[in-house]
Parts: sequence; structure tokens; C-alpha cells
Amino acid sequence: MPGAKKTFLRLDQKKQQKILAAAIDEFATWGFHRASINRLVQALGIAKGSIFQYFGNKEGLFSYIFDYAIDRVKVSLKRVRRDTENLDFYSRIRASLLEGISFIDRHPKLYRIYLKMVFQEDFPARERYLKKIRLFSVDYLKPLIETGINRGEIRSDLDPNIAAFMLDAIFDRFMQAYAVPFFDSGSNIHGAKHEEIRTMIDQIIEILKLGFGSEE
Amino acid sequence: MPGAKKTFLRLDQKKQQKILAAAIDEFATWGFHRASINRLVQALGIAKGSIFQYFGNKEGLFSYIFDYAIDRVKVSLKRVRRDTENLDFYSRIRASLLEGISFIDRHPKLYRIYLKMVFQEDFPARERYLKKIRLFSVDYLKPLIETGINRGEIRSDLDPNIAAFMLDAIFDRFMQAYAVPFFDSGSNIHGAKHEEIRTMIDQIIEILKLGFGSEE
Amino acid sequence: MPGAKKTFLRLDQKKQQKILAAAIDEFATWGFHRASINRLVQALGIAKGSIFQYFGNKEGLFSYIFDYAIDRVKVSLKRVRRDTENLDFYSRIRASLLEGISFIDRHPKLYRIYLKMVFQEDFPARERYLKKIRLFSVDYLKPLIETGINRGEIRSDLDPNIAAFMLDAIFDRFMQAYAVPFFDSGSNIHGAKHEEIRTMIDQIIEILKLGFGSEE
Amino acid sequence: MPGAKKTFLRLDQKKQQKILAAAIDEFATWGFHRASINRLVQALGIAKGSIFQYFGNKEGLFSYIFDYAIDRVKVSLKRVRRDTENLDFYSRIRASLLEGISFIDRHPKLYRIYLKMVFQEDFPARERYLKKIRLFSVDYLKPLIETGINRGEIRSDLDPNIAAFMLDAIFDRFMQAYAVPFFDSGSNIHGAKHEEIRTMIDQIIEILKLGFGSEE
DNA sequence: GATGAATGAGTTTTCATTCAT
DNA sequence: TATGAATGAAAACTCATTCAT
Repeated sequence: MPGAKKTFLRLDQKKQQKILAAAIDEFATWGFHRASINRLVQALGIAKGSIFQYFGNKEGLFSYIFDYAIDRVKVSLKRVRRDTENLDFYSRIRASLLEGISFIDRHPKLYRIYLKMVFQEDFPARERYLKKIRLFSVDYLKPLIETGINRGEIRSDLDPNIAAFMLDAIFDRFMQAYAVPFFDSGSNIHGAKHEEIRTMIDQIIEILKLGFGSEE
Repeated sequence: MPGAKKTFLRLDQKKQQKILAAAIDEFATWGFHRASINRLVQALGIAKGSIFQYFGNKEGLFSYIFDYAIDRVKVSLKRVRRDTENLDFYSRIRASLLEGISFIDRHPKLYRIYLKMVFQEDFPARERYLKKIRLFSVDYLKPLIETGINRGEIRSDLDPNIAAFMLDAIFDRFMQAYAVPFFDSGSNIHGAKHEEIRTMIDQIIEILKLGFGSEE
Repeated sequence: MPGAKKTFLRLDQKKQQKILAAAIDEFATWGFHRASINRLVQALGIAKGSIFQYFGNKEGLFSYIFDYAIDRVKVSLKRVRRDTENLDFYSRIRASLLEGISFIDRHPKLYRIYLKMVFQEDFPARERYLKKIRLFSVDYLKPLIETGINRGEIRSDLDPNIAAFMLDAIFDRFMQAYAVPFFDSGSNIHGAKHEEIRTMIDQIIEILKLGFGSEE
Repeated sequence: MPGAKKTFLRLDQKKQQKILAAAIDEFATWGFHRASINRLVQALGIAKGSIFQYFGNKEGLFSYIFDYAIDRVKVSLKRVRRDTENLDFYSRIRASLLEGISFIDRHPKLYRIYLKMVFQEDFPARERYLKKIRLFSVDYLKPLIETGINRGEIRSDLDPNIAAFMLDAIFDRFMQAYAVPFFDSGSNIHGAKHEEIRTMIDQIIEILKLGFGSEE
């Protein structure tokens, strides 16, 4: 049911973009429940009724935003996969991590929406959204791992599911640490120069190599 | 300023416990902003004004709950540290991870409150709360790592800060994955039998050993 | 910021008038702080939210009422000034006093709002409102006095500022005495027949003539 | 009914004074309705129930404060009357005005309570309080005027009631202007050096002499 | 198709007063 | 006599949604 209505899609691109940007702003700043349609239309200078005509209700609007975000990620990772086809497993993971933080840099608000969605359990239709992400994560990592095993870069006694979980966990936590200003110093990585982050990633890759790959 | 007033602390233990439990329930279910004092007093069968006499305002109530949660964690980890004093570094990390998921089993609501707090950036006085946690995490991990280095269980060329970050990240992500019903299957670990989790932890420990310790 | 929103100004005149009247009633009866939006919308038979859509908040509503009152006074005094252009100074003051009590007769509630505003020091944005009045009082009295001095009706050694203060004081206190049911009898003037008030004014004017004008 | 109960009067003087001072503070700052018993007992560090045992209810407390204020004024003016017995009428009025502003300097809070009481018409039992003041004002001014007429300092064709009204008006307005920070500059007298105020008073006295006394 | 006025249940917070201890 | 916990009505304000124009 939710999502964009034809009325929205018939608008000219410029207006669609404007509404999209403002809605992303609102949800990223306030989360779903505290986001205010009042404030949104105020900022946009359009009628309140229009939003409901375009998206049905608040959730419809959010749903559209979320699908848009997923699309951005998909496009982004597809490019990495294609560009790294000939590299070894660890280089591909490394490239993916770099792409992850690059994505946050380019779309910080989209990532914040995602984070809020994951941890605010009372989100409407939260499970449907999460399923989309899960499928997507598996879709992306599983082939990488399998190719790695086939090529002998990962020891064959490692359960691919466990490997996927670990990679997903590292991925996720690394991005969280990068996006959320969690710590002021010490173990914090946000604000660190990209060089330092690259060093961190290299260390992680090193550990993965030792842990995943050391067979002989 | 916020926290429990004398008024609350003077109540008999039974009533205090009842209110504490109901408030934890409310915040864990709804997060801070969507939690409703109306609903809370309804559930408790007491007057609305009483809550404000006990805690000053909504934030005061939350603050009290949060401090209570931190105390639980402290007690919990202090025990682990004491009980594992004579074990090697990796065994201690392993014990800490096990204690972490045990804590979630015993206090699932407290952990959910914590998660929401971390990712809802518009939380009132969020930074004050986060500082408490950060200090605490550093207080706990740093000595463990240093002892490990001194004992030669961790290679000396590893930056203790990086090590702390990685451990904190693994810790945190593992607990998140355990607490949040993120995935329905596959790489999900929530709902997995404790046996399987133990196996996962063992694998992680193995990787850490290889990554942190392999010096010679 | 505060004042009427477009939403209010777009309503049809009849409804605007009805709301205006009811709000004046509420503020005149209860003052700012004790005025109740609940009671107001109850009396009007409209939804509570509407008032906030019209005026933003309670202060916005008050602000609108106050500006309306100032406008009434301005119109009223402008007329006096124009109608008495050719009269001498003392006749003009006399006419102004008469207009003052006539204004109270026509708009008793507006005057009561004004009085409460002046003496309730914790009023929000009280200073902004008072500034409006002060400017207005000076704007009105100063030219009158200067013209009087130029025409030789006021002795030239009288400080115009002192004269303005005295006139303003007499003006103000006279109107207060007229509007506020201060005394039940004796020195009270409220409820006195207009004839008697005219006599009082004449005596005051006589004193002013002797005090301000006796030069030779 | 309202006023202080025996329970209050039996307290030792120090505690009575402390409560009196705190209550004056509260009422002067917030007016009657916005004054908070909660805040008062908080500031005093005594039990909330005590206030109700001492004064019955909020109005009883206010009533006691108000009576206390009237007493202060009475004592103050009685002294002026006695000290100026042998002076002429105008000197006595002059001395009274000076005593008025001196009273405000010594008891600014009491005067603020009075002002709020006069203009907040929904005050409980407001009329009873006002009657006290009226009687008092008449009691003070009438004898002064009559003595002045008898001594030939005031022309005999002046209605003593009108004279009393005018004096009361000037008195009152002058004190209001002194107490309330009404104007920022120009015609404002608050904050003016006492010297300047003395000059103002002298001019007013001069006008009164011309207006009241010029008989021959 | 666009508008925006109307709605009313919801929110947190304050407060004078009562009364059992 | 003193205490202070309990009360609940009242306050200002927000908001997603509806629907007549």
C-alpha cells in the first residue's frame, strides 16, 4: 500500500527532488515518529494536503525515502563488485569498507535514517524494511565469500554463514563508529583522517587474512 | 539536577521496585520520546503528579533508570574481572563476551534502553549519558589489554587504542546482534542456542589470537 | 514572530470578529497568565488546535489583541488632534482627557488589558509592548507641548520633558481612576456622572493653566 | 477567616520573620495566582503542610502579608504627620511625597505586591483589601486638607473631596512612576537621581500652591 | 490536482490542598 | 505539631489526518 502515488511521480523532476531532499532531512533529523509533516510542508512551502495526496500517509512517505536509500546503496555496491571482479577476496572486502565510509560521506542523512530504523523497534512495518536489507546484505556477501573459497583464499573449513555474519558485523560496526559521534577520543574513529582509517582497515584486513585464510 | 528525589527514595522498597520495573518497561518499549507518563501511571495505578514528585520530570525518571542500568553493568563486569584475574587475556575476553550476552538475557529491557539511547541523537542530555558509558568502557578494557601486553599475550607492536576500539566494536556488535531481532535466519544469532553462540565466540577468540598475538 | 498567521487573516470577517471579541473578553477578565485557551475555545465552540494554527501560541494571540488595541487608540487620538488643531493648548488637553474617558466607555475591556499588562511585570515580552506605548505617548504629547510653547501658551522656562511627564501622569492616573473601581465613594470618580467628571477636568485644566502658563 | 493562626504566632520570632520574608518575596515576584506554595516551602526548607497549618490556605498567607504591609505604611506616615505638625500644608505634602518614595526604596517588594493587587481584579477578597487602603488614605489626607483650609493655606472654595482625589492621584501616580520601570528615558523618573526627583516634587508643589492656594 | 482550515486526542508539567503518620 | 506523599484537574501546545473548496 505505502509508497509514492502516481500524483507524485507525475510532478516535474525538480519538485520531486526538492520534496525528496526535504523529507530526508526531516526523517534524518527527527526519526520517524518525531518527524513532523507540519514542519516539512512549512519548509517546502507546499500544502499539507499535497503530501498526503502524494504518499497516502506518513509511512508512505517514509517508505518511499527508504526505498530510495536502498537503491543508492545497491548502485553503490554493484559498482564496487564490478570494479573489483579481478581482485582477491581481501582486497574486495577492503574496497567495500572504503566504499561504505565513502557512502556515509556522500549520504550522511540516509545512513542516519537507516540507523534509527534499525534500533527504534516500534517502527511501523520495521520487519519488512529489515528483510529488504538482510536479503541485500546476503546477496552481496555470499557470492564474494564463495568465490573466495573457490579460489582458495579462504580456508574451506570455515562456515560461509559464520563468515558472512562476521563480515557483516565488522562492516556494520565500522560504519556505525564512523557515522555516530560515539566517543570523544581514544577508541573513536569518527573525525579521524582518512589516512588513519585506511590504516585501521588495513589492520582489520590483516586480521581477517590470518583468521580466515591461514590454512596450510 | 535530574534523578530521583528524596521523595522517591523514602518510599518502601516494594513500591520503588514496582515503579522502577514499570518505567523500565515503558522506556524499553517506546524509547524516551514516545514513552508516556500517562501510560506509565495508568499501568501503575498511581497519580500522575506522583511521578513528578519522585523524579522532577520525565528526564529525571529516565536518568534514574539509566544510572540504575549502568550500575547493573558495573557490578556484572566487576565480578567477571575478579573471577578471571588469573586467566590469560583471550579467556578473559571470552568470559566478558559470555557475560555480555548473559546480561542481555537477564536484563533485556535495560539493554534495549541503552541501544535506543545511543542511536537517537536528539536525546536530552545524550552526551552526558554517553560519557558515562565511554569512561566505563575504557576503564574496563584498557587494564585488560595492558595486562595482556605485559604478559606477552598480545604482540607489543599493536596500538592499545586500536586494540581497544576493535574489542569494543566486536563486543558491541556481538551484543547488538544478540539483542536486536535483526535477521530472521541465516547470519542471525539471536535465538540461536547458547551452544552455537559459544562456538561463534570461540571462533572470534581464535581470530583475535591469530591477529593480536602472533608475534614471533 | 508572534501575531496573527495568514490562516487567521484568511478567515471570513465574521469569524475573525467573533474570535477577536472572545479573546479580548478572556484576557480582560483573567489577564495573560490566567487566561485559558481551553475556556476560550469552549466559549467559541471551535477546536483547540485552531487557535494555535491562527496565532502560533498564546502570546501570539495576545500580541494580536494588543496591536489591535493600540490601533484603536491611535485612530481615536488622531481624530482629536485633527479636530482641535485650532484650539489653544489647554483646550486640546481637555479634549484629550475627555476622549480618554470616552475611549474607556467604548472599549472598557481593551483598557483593562492594558492596565494588567503594565503592572504584571512578568509578562512575556512586556518591554516590547511597553515600548510601543511609550513611543506613542511621546509622539502624541510632545508636538502638543511644543506648539503650546511656540504660541506662548506655556511659559518658556518649563522643561518640555517635565511637562510631558506631568501630563502623561495626569492622563494616566485620571483614566485609571475612571476605569478601575478603586473606591466605593468619596474620592472615587468611576460611576460619577459625566457632568461631574467634566467639572473635575475643568479644575485640573485650571490648575494646569496656573501652573504651566502664568509667566508674566 | 483568613490570616495567621495561633500556631504561627507561637513560633519563635526568627522563624516567623524568615517565613514572612520568603512569602513577601514570592508574592512580589509572582503575584497572587502565580505564586507557588511549592516553591515557597522549597526555599524555606519547611514542610508544605506547615504553611497550611499556619495560615489555613494560600489566601490566609497573603492576607497576613498584606496586613503587615499596611502596618508598615501606617507607621511610616504617622511619623511624617507627627514630625511635620508645625509646617504649612504644602511642606507637609512635599514631605509625604518624599516619604512615599523613601518607602518604596526601603520596601520595594511590599509596594509591588500592592500594585499587583490593585490591578489584578480577580484577586480573592480584593475589595476587602482595597477598603482598608481607602480608609487609610482618607484618614491621612482629609485632616491635612482641613487643617490647611483652617489655616488659610488652601482657598476655601475648593471642595475637600476633590482636593483629596487630586492629591491621592498625584501621590499614587508619582509612586507608580517611581516604582515601575515604565519608560526607558525621557519622561521616566525611575532611576533618576534623588536630586532630580526633589526638583520634580518642588515643581509639583509649586503648581499645587498656584492651583490650590491662590485666593486673593 | 492542489489547497489549507478544522479537528481532538495526545503530550508533559504544575499546583493547592488533604490527611495519615 | 510537623511532616510530606498522594491527588487529579488544569494548563499550553503538537500533530497526522480529513475533506470541502
